[in-house]
Amino acid sequence: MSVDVEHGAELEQTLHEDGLRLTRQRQAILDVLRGTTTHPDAAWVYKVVCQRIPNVSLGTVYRTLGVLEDQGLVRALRYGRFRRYDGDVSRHYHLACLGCGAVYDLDLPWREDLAQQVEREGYQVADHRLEFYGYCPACGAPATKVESGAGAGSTN
Amino acid sequence: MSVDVEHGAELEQTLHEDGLRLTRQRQAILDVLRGTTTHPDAAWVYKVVCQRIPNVSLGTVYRTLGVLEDQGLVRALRYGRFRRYDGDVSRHYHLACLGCGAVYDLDLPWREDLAQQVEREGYQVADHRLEFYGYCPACGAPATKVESGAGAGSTN
DNA sequence: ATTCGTGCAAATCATTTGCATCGTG
DNA sequence: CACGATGCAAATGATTTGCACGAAT
Repeated sequence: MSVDVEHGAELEQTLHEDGLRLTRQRQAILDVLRGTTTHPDAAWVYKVVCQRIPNVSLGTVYRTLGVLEDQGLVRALRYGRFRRYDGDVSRHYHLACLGCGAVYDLDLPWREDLAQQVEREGYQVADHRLEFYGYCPACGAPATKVESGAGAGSTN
Repeated sequence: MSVDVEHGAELEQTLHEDGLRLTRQRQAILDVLRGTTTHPDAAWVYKVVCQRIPNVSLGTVYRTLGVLEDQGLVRALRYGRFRRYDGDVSRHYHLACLGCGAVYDLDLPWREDLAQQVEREGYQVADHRLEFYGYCPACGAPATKVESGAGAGSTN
C-alpha cells in the first residue's frame, strides 16, 4: 500500500550532499518504507519492490537500506538475527507481539531522562533502545499460561 | 578468573527436573559464565572452556548455552547478529560502550512501570529490554566529534 | 566520459543440526 | 543397559561483497 509517492526531491538532495546518486531503486525502496508502518525486513521490502522493478536484486535492497539508514532517512531495528526497517525516523519505542510477530509503534513519549540516570553512573550516553515484548490486542496473552513456550516471536 | 567453583549441586537439581543430565561441559560453561561480568559471546566461552576441557566443540557450547538459558540459569543478550551471555539472571540493564565494545551492568533499578504505561495502550507486556549505547569512563566520548564513525561497537 | 550503482553469484559468519559415538543415571 | 549429550562436520540463513556491466551527472 504505497508506491509512487514522490519523495524524490528530498531524497535526491540528501544523497547529493554525499555525492550519491538518485536511482529508481533507491526511490522505490524509500517509498516502500514510508508507505508502511509494519517495520518490514529486507526480504519483505525486496518482494514489494520487485512489483515496481521486476529484477532488483536482494543485494541492492540490502545496500540501499544501508545507504538510507546512513542518510538518516530510515531507521534500522535489530531483532535477534535480523533487521527490520522503520521509515519513521522520529524517536519512538516499539512493542513486538509474541503472538503474531508484528511490531507496533507505541505512544510512550521518548524518555531522555533514562539516559541522565545512567550518566550519573559515570557513562556518556549517546542513545538508548527500549523494546517491549508482549501481545497486541488482537493476539491477547495465551489462555492458560503453561510452562511451554507458546508465542511465535522471540524475546529478542 | 573462575573455574572450579562448584555450582554442581544447583545445576544438577535444575537439570534433573527436566530429565537432563549433569555433564562436565555444562558445569564448566556455567562456571565460566558465573565467573565473569564481561557478558561474553559463545566464542569467548568456548575458548575459556577449552582450557578445562581441551576438546569441547563449539556446537556443544552453543547447545549448552541454550540449555542453561532455558533453565533460567543464564540470560542471553542479543546484539545485532550475535549473542552475549550473562551469568547474572537478576533483572538489570546494560550499557554497551561504543569505544571498546564492552558491556557493563548498570545500577539503574528495574523499571516495571514502563510496561504499565504500554499496557494502558492496550497491549499485554511480558518483558522489556532497555539498552544504552555510549562510552564508559575509560573510553570517554570521541574528542572532537566529527562526521565520521569513530567507535568500534555498533548501536545495536 | 566518469563514477557510482546494480545484478548476480559467491562469500561470510554466527548459529544450528545430523549422525555415530560416548557417558551419565 | 538406555537414552541424553557430545564431537565433528556439514547445513542454515541473514547479510555482505567481488566483479563486470549499466546508468546518472
